[in-house]
Amino acid sequence: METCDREAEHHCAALRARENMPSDGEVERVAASFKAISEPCRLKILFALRHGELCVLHIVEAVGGTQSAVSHQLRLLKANGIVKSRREGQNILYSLADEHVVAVLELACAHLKCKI
Amino acid sequence: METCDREAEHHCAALRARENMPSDGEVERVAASFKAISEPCRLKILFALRHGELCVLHIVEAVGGTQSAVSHQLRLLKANGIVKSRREGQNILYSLADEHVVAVLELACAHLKCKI
DNA sequence: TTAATATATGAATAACTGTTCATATGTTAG
DNA sequence: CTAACATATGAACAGTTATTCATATATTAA
Repeated sequence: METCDREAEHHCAALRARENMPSDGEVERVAASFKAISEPCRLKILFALRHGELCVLHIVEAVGGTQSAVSHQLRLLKANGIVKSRREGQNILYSLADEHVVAVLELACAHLKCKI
Repeated sequence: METCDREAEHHCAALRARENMPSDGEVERVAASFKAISEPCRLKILFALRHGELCVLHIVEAVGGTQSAVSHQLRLLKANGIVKSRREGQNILYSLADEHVVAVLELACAHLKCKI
């Protein structure tokens, strides 16, 4: 009977989904990473850093806003492993943490283009 | 003189960053997409849908929470083009909208694994 | 048509988050 | 050491968002 078959099939999918669900901790860490890159100001910072490392003042120039706001956002990005930083004299140079970040940014843009 | 050279180089990077910055509208749409997948509950829904389309009740089983809360989240995911849906009788079956979503999920997991 | 099931939604509250302002820390030059 | 510069941070306010509750819509069965 068709209804039963599909019901069984769907229920099986639901079971698989529940069994393969990552742990709450993993889900929360992934969510935190996405949340970190989900605010326009922070996203602009990442787009700016695509072209190489920048000090805070140059990031402020590139994305607009106050030094304080950008600095707060940079801290959040760093805490979530999205950017890394190194000191050079008085300046602290920020850059994208790894190639995953670059890839995700490009995928997001591709996704956007598709929707147009 | 080293300081001047580096300063020029950095300033050049800042200029490039500003020139290649996507428009505010684009940045906001990308940010909205990431925001859509940045809450643990919604992320769980996406992980559940990796295994195929599911009706709302099965999604509720897979991710926990109330039917109402899940339904609200599904609406948000759909409004941002992260999932799509089709009706089949009484049920509405949800699935991931496109391969970009799948790819981003996998990248996020890879990023997470690297940090351990 | 009526009852039952599946899904969606409006309103309200509670929790969260971004920005601002003032100030602190750390580095270099004099 | 002191002044100047670059960056970071704590607290508070404003805006945003997730959840809950009650209810509405839509489909199917009888």
